[in-house]
Amino acid sequence: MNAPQSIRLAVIDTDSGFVTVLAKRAETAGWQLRQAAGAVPPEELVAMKLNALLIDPALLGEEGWAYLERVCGMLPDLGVIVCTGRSTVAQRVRGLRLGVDDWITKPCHPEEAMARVEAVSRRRRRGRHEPEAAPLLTGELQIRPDQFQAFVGGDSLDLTRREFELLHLLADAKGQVLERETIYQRVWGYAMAHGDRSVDVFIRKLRQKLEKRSPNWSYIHTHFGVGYRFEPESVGEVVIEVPDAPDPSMSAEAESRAVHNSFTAG
Amino acid sequence: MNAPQSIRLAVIDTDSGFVTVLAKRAETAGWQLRQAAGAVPPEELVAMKLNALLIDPALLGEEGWAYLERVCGMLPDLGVIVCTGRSTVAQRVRGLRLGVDDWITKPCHPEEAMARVEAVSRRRRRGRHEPEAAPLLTGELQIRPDQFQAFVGGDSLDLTRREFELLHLLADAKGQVLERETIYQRVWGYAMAHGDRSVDVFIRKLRQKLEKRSPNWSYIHTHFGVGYRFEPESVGEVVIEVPDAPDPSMSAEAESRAVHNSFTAG
DNA sequence: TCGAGCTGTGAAAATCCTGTTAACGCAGGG
DNA sequence: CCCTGCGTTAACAGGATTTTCACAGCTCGA
Repeated sequence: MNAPQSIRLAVIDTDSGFVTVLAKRAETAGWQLRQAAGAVPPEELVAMKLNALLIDPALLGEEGWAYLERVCGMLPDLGVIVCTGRSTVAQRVRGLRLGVDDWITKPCHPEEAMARVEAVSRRRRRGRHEPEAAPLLTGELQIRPDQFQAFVGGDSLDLTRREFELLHLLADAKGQVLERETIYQRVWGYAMAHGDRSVDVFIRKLRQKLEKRSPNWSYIHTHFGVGYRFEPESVGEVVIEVPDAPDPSMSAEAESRAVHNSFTAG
Repeated sequence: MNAPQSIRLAVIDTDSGFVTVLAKRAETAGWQLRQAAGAVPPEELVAMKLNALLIDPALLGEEGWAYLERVCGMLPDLGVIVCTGRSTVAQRVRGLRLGVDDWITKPCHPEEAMARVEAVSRRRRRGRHEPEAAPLLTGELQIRPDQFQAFVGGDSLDLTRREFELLHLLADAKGQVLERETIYQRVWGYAMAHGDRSVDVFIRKLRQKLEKRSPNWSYIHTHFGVGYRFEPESVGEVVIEVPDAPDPSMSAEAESRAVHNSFTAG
């Protein structure tokens, strides 16, 4: 039923017998498997673009809990399955509450471990958008997921990949205010570190490129203290009457900035 | 960390001992619980708007597998946890592959069952779009969590984030008096320092903005020595008869202020 | 009726947030 | 090895928002 698409799994364990058998079966099933014998920095896990992580925290000693917490906190979309020896109910509950998705007790049949990894991955994938390649038209924009690019009247905006994904995300949620954390989580794939300004910087780059190809339109609106909202708005008509003497109290920059801060007009 | 929002769970089991204990704990945790002792038509499960289903398929006999398959197929967004007696690896794998999210073996500690239900719900909720985008209508107000903003007839109240959250909190507890400490704790996220007047100040700002867009309505009522209560009340009709000589003892300001202090009328 | 204790207000002071720039580090291509 | 494009960070300035204060108006029990 659910296409058992190739799963990208990382295994952190030193039980060579278990791991070897698992690796063999995983290969047969066409999974992408990565192995490690100790704590892997969350950043590296991010780079692996995993579906799930199977881990025996016992080999991390006291660090185990902290590591699990860190991983689950930074990668909320990663399925985490703990597979370890004897444990108490309290330990299992603690792990599950901490963010772990499933907790299996060794000795454990590899087939069951794989089935649980599948279940967790499936659950995670559920509700996720299919790779929709349908072009999205909004305002003067044409957003084409199949090309990772946006156009205005045939001209490309020359967006980089991140810029495109950010624009796509915002446009897909048209009209809804998205918080920075949400944006970061969905575009970057992991939790935003406190104080990270990447989203703001990319918003600016986007606005710049959008304005270059589509002046007279305002697309991304700031909601102070919250995040951003996508909504194409034509601003061409708002021509302020200044026949001879332009008001020197408002520079062109200030004016364009004022347009962005439309949250008050939300 | 993760707001342990109320979970809606259905339990299909005849093990009265287990179910009773679970029901007690679920109630303590503030969960919505539904119970059944036999197969419930998937349509009814849909109507219950559940987060998860905890089921012992043993009591369905041979029908068990078919039932699980039907439920998992029809409600791909429902978390399904099987909790049953002894089982073989093959059975568990079959269940998990079929769509079940977790499989626990009895006897099982209720706390662990709950933790697993939480884990499944959490994972399921993730990647899903904000379910709390439901606008709240009250009085002339329309409160939209998805926009972090409130409107009256299409016009934004221009609330800042804090103002919005305060209003949202109050409106959600419609009719109930909330103490300052409670309000502060829920909106600010930490305990209120002694002598802090922030809540009062924000209440004033809110009343100001509410009155600006929705005169003739009174929303926030003061309860002296306690806190505030939200309750939309139309006050347009309260036109005091003063044909010729308006009573000079009561200024317009004093009058509008008096409306706020309705605790005596509570 | 009076006074201590609360609450409403308005404004100044302190913080926080976002827009913008520019420097840095990395990785791929020439 | 140098160049170029891209993403990440740090730093600053201008505003917007939140806190803090001081005072005036209200309540309620003595």
